[in-house]
Amino acid sequence: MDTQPGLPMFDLPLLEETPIARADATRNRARILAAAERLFAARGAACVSMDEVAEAAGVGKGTLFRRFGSRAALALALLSEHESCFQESFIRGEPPLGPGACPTDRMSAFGEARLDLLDEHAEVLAAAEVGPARFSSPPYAVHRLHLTLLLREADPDCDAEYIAEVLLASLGSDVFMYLREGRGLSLEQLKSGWRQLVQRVVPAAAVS
Amino acid sequence: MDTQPGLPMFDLPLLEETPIARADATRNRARILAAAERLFAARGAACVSMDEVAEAAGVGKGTLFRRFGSRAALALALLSEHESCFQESFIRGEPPLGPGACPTDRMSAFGEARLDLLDEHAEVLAAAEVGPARFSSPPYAVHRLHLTLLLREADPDCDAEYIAEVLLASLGSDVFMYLREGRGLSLEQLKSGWRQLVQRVVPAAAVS
DNA sequence: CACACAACCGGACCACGGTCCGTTTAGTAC
DNA sequence: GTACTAAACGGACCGTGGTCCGGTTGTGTG
Repeated sequence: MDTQPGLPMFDLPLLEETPIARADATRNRARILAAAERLFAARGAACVSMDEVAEAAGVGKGTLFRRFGSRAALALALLSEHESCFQESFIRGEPPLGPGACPTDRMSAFGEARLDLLDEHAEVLAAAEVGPARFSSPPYAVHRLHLTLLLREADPDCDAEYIAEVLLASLGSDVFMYLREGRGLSLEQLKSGWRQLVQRVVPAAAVS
Repeated sequence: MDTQPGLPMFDLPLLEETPIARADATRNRARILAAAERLFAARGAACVSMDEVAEAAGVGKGTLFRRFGSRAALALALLSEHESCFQESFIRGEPPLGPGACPTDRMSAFGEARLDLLDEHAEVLAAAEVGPARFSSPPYAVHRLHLTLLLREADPDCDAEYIAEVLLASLGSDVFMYLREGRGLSLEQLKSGWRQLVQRVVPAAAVS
């Protein structure tokens, strides 16, 4: 379902699955997601093996990996609802996150919202953003495009592509967990740091 | 030659090994390092397993892991010479990398030097900086402290701790490999992006 | 030189993520 | 209902990083 006609859009490609035909396939998919969610919530994503997920779902290991391809992809699927919601907010939502506010404010709001997401799902996100696959995930591409456009709008002279990547790197789940747990920073401190960073990277912001 | 009088002076703890007593231990350590270096250079670090390293070194797997603890630590040890040299350069070397230049220029030079290091040893660095251990390695601590001091010197009002972490995240091996191979950026483009980033993060730079 | 003990050695072993392939089954056409 | 096929199933299997522990060996002491 399209949300709004007329908007150009990057119709969030997000994570479309191949159209599943057979009934047992969809059923098993649902079982796996349910089992994974339960186990991850109960014991922490890092302490749950794929074998356990398969067994809890009453499904063979082969089935699990055929449906999701990898542990990271399973975690990504688990987060798809939250991620969709996040994307909806900064693409078509209310200001300052959505359109209407000035680019700088939107970037600040973007980071704060992402930090909230991290705060709530840090473990699952960490499982999803492991390895180089992190940079080729659909959510990453959407976030990158979003930041790039905002940066270009805020300051046409800046190297928007590069700066977008740098900013996103600082919002990665690995950095987040390290700063929270390793350095003992609070969520508020991170948000404050992010706001300051945005203010400094996009100077002045003399934008209509 | 300390960088500046009165500064506490972080005598680069770098990577000190436990004082090795027995002869066979040091001999095996050397064998392992030599074998690893050879194999990594020949086939790429990512395509060499620890079993192979052990066999090539003529040593049991247990010995390999007792000496180095993990694959990441082995990679780190392999890089220790280059890393020492790098640290020497920005702590006691010539300007603009070493003391004498203004903080902004030193930060620019720091990133460029780190990018050169990445360009030359990307694969081994990627093996060393895997997982959360990346943030607890001695080199990371030194780099962080260095950037924090420079930032504080350049602008006492900024959140130096946080910004240092963000800047370092953008110089991680994962981000580097992604930007080079995934996005096709050249080394020069990365250096240029870094310089611009530094200029923007530390505004004006009205420093004595 | 003999002794004793701590340190070291090596390879069997483990858990994990991921793959393979022979078997089963849902859907369809008659 | 029967027959057929493509798709899905599941668990044995693999390579990997990392651990364990019984046996060995270098080294300080008498």
